[in-house]
Amino acid sequence: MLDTVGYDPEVAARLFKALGDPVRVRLVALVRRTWGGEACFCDLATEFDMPQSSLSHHLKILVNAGVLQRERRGTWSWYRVDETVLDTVAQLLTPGGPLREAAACCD
Amino acid sequence: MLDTVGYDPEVAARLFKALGDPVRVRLVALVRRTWGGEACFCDLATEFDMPQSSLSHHLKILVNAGVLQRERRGTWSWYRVDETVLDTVAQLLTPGGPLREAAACCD
DNA sequence: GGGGTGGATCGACTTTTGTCGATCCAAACC
DNA sequence: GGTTTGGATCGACAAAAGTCGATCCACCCC
Repeated sequence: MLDTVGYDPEVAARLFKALGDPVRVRLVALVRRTWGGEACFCDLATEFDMPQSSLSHHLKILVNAGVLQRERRGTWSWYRVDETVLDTVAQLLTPGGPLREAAACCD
Repeated sequence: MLDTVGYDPEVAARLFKALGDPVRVRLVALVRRTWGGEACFCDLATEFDMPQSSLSHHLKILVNAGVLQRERRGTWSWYRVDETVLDTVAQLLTPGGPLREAAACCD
């Protein structure tokens, strides 16, 4: 159940900020659409024309924000989307959610 | 109808970035919950412990991103939320939306 | 016209991001 | 053990954002 009171502007802003870069938006979309819902770094790297360190940096930001989860399996790093966190963000913006709440009083 | 193809990571990132600040998250929530769905600068200013110029700066960012609309009525500036833009952001994150699309193939 | 007031804009500064080469680490193989 | 390979981390720099006082502008009232 959505708790319309329990939202922290700081937390919400952190999530939005993590998504506030074109590269990271593409990363989330790519990971989400990969078979099994997870993608390894090596596959993602082929989609971006930027050095490996930059990509790793963006992934770290998404992981720190909780949007992505990283798992090392053997030599490779695999990423998957944390659906619950995206749900949280979506709910913030859903009509009736914290950011879309109806006026306290109305005409 | 949602066009799952017609989303531009640049545009999406711009919207997320605009919301990627605690002050701006609070601003959107405040404006949205005000009587009639609009609030004047003077009222918003009382809610934030920061100089007027800083607040005006944040509002400008939200207006430029299309999240808020500004209207001058007489001496005061009034702000209201552009619901369609928030809907756009929400749809990006809705399961099935561009960022939540199902895998191209699955098990 | 002149003075007040609400608020946008400017300018200088500080802090935070993004970019990218270089380095480091861990697992896999020889 | 040494070498290779996938990626994370570091460090330095450039670009962008946030902060805030000062200024400017538009509207209202006298």
